[in-house]
Amino acid sequence: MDSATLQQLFEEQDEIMALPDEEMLTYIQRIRMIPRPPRGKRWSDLHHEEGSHPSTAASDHIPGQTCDSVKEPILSKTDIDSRSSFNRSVLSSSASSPMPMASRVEESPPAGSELEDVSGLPNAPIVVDSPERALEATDSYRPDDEPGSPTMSLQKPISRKRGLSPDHSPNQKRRRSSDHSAAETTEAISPISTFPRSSRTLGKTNGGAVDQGLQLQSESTPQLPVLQRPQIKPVKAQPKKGKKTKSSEVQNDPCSSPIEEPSAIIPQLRKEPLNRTIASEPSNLLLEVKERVARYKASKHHLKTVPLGQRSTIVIDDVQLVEHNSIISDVSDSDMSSASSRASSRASSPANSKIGPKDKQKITSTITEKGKKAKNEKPLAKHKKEKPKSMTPSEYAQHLQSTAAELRPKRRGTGIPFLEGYKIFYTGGDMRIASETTRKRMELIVRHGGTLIPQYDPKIVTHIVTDATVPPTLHALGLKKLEDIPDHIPTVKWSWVTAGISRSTRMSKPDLDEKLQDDLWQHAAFALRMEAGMKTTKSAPSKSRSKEKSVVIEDEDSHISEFTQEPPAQIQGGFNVNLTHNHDQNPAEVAVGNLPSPPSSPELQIGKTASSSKVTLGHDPLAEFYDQAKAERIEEKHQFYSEPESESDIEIEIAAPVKKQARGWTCDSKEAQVKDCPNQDIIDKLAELMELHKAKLGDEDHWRAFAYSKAIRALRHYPKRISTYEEARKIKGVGDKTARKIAEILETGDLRRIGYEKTEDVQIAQVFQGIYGVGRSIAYKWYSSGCRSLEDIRKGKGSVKLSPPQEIGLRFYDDINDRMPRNEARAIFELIKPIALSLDPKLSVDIMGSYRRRKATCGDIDILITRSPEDGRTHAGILPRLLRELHAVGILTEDLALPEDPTDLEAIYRGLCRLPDVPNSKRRRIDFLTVPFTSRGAALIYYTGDDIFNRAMRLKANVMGYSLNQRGLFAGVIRDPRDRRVKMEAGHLVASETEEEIFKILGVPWQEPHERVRG
DNA sequence: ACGCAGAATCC
DNA sequence: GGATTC
DNA sequence: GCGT
Ligand SMILES: O=c1ccn([C@H]2C[C@H](O)[C@@H](COP(=O)(O)OP(=O)(O)OP(=O)(O)O)O2)c(=O)[nH]1
Ligand SMILES: [Mg+2]
Repeated sequence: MDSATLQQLFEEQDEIMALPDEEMLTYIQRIRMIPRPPRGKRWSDLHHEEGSHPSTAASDHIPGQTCDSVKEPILSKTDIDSRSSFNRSVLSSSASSPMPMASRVEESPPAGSELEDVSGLPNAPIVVDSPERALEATDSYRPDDEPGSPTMSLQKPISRKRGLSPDHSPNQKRRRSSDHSAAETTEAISPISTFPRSSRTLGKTNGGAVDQGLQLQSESTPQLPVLQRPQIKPVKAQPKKGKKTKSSEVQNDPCSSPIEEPSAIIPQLRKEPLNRTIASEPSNLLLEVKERVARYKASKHHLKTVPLGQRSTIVIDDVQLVEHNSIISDVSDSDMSSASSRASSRASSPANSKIGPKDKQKITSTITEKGKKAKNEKPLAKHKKEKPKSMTPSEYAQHLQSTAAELRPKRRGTGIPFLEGYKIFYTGGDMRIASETTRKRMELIVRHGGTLIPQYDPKIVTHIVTDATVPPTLHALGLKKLEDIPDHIPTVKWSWVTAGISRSTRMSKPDLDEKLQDDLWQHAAFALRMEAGMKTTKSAPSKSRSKEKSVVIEDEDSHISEFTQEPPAQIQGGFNVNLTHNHDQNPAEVAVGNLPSPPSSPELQIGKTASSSKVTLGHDPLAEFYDQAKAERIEEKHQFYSEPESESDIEIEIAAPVKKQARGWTCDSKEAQVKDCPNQDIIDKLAELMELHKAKLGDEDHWRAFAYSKAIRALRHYPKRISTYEEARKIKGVGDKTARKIAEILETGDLRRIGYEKTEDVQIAQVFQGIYGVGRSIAYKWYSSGCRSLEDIRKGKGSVKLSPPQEIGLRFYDDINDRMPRNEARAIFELIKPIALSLDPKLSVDIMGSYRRRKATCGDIDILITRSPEDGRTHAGILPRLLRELHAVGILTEDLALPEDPTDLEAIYRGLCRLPDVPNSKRRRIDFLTVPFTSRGAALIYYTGDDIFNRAMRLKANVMGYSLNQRGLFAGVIRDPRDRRVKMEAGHLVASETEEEIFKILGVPWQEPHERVRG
């Protein structure tokens, strides 16, 4: 490419820069000459959603136009023009944007060096801050110094080498027509490009009629009077079908919204960043970006600019950069120093649990402090009706049997499959829906080698295990009377199994079999069945034991007793309307205990101190209460710790000495960092157990882990060494079970339950779950497919299939499970921000997440983008453009998830990135979130976290009758009692523009980002 | 006996 | 609509 | 698993 060509490109570039976003896209597309088949699920989806939209006036666009343009590898000038005009007309025009671009810089950069940049990206396009620092950072904490990085030690295949070397090209399944070097890094394998999106769609509505679909889409595009467009997304009215409505932020300016014709652009947008074929001139964009950024910076900072491509050409005042274009006021954070470069030490990755055939290390320890952040429990959001819950015992038995493989690992640490050969029919008396107890027991049976028979059949079943009384048992068996049970089938109580389990760890199979036989009579379920099975095998131990049901205490025996202690079962699946707190249009009317009343219940102001420096908006009577409670708690820290439990605010004043830490909301009081916890050993054990539960499938385990996390959090702040069960029991979040465990740890220094839960399958599942995109379900699926190591998965053992994101997750397993020093996050962000601003100087670009909370290490980089619509323009469609540019300069390397509708003001992106100019820099996770300007406050809260804080705040909002999400605080939201996921009433917005107002309304004392740490 | 945050994207 | 992630 |  000669300089003349470059020159031309630059000129065009300048022109382009003044174009509306849509046109810019076309431009970019042309530049990249990417032939994109117009396919993609989105289309059809959009088609539907838009199509169903009422106000579809649409239309004066040229049918097929977009489609063509999409298909065309290269658009002709006319295409562009027509398209532009088309867009404009439909878009009610968008005053083009005269970016404050500096005058055109004509100097053509040294093509040569630039190209080099492209291939290897040796030079930093921009030198921000001191790259050295970033480098140091990256290097220092790199591979070795991580005690916990053993991650992959045993899984060679995926060792870090692979993820690191920029030139490895092992599993290049991902296309990438273009070749090596240049394309290599730049191109960023974008698995997504091959995503099923296309196929999905194809298979769908669109079938082959892509064009048609497209057209329809276009035609049906909502021509909403801009002014009525909701600024804030109503939040998918319905999770399922309901599609979200666009949140065009048009209010302020009808003319600027570039979104009028979403359908027309979406296809390209969608794929845009995912080019699969960067093909020709990968350097173009790179050059453009650099150039543009340079100009932007120059214009912004009046800095001199040297030819790009040379070493550090541009020096930026990063501080300024950060402080500008930020919607955050407190940008000063500075505590960078603490971000020692060797921070990333303990990644919390599940990988910490090596499953060495031999030494199974504990995965727990990692939870201690920092490492924990990244994966706090991830409660599957909605699980109301999880599979098991809605299954009948029979169905569950069947389910278990079909997945027996995963439950019955060949080599399990505990015991032997003593039930091998036993064909068991189990009933707990719950016939409609399998209770947790039933499910757990069934699982145990299978786990220990037993075969569960879903339907009673005397010809198959060898043993009947029941804990129910006669009637339900008979019902389950489908019999009329006990006598109908053949004599050769022993009918025993569950305790027979648990007895066997406890013995299985210390006896051989033969001995056990005998013992089990002996046990039969002892555990006979019913007097009448006492002799069953005796004769056949053993000479009846004599019926001497008269007939009284064997009073076997099934609970107390064995460490797994917990299971047996659960109440029998919950049946019914009816819909009991949850009357608890009525959702009223006015949250204020919800009377909830001593809640910080919602906006309109001033009467609650009673018992609180007059203090309160902060005047709460409407009232928020209890703000002070919380402040006080907080203070109180802090104080009592010195004195004694006390307990929770409710009490009205009034009491607080009265019952002064009693530090009933007013069962405050987790989000209300800052938690001091606890360095040396006197109960650390206990915490470690519980945390280990929690991790195990977290990795297992099934909701019970999930919520159990959730409960442990709360108990652990409480323990962490408990000031003194716990010495008794009673003492533990008093701590909030610590119930009977946990207290008993604590007692056990206290006495024996160990927790047997851990050994019991820590089976090979769980440990392996933990490793698998370290792969991005792999959760417990898939992990177990793979386990049952025979996979035991990451290598197995990579090889596709058991014909396991990886989704594109998972493939990336596997490839960069170590990198992704590592945390970067805050320094590095900053370095990357500072490379990104200028590029974003070069696209639109008015953007607000902020780094959120753990970085904003000033954490020393960051699991990923979270970037929030928004833009004030005051000048009539919005940031709609900016994300795809930014992504493309970041890909071009080698910052973004892989995509994991793309925005559903890139033209929306609200968009989400997930991918991997790296410092392009640092050799062998690690891949880092990066997320982008764009939001309508008006929801910035709520978005800030959300994206700043931490996750526990968010959940706590949302829970509080909920109890107060509100609903809080990333778009705002709403009142009047009503959810379907039968499935909380479904909203029956969208509710109305109460606040969303500033963090402060939301805190205030919810009565949550203001807390700086770094104070919002709960995890 | 029931909730435990709420939503986006992938498949 | 489930699974996964933020 | 815990709290209500
Ligand atoms: O389940 C979640 C996970 C995250 N978030 C919010 C809070 C969090 O701060 C932000 C960014 O998520 P991320 O996973 O990046 O967490 P982080 O707080 O930034 O920690 P890390 O350093 O691991 O990235 O999104 C939630 O609300 N719920
Ligand atoms: Mg983060």
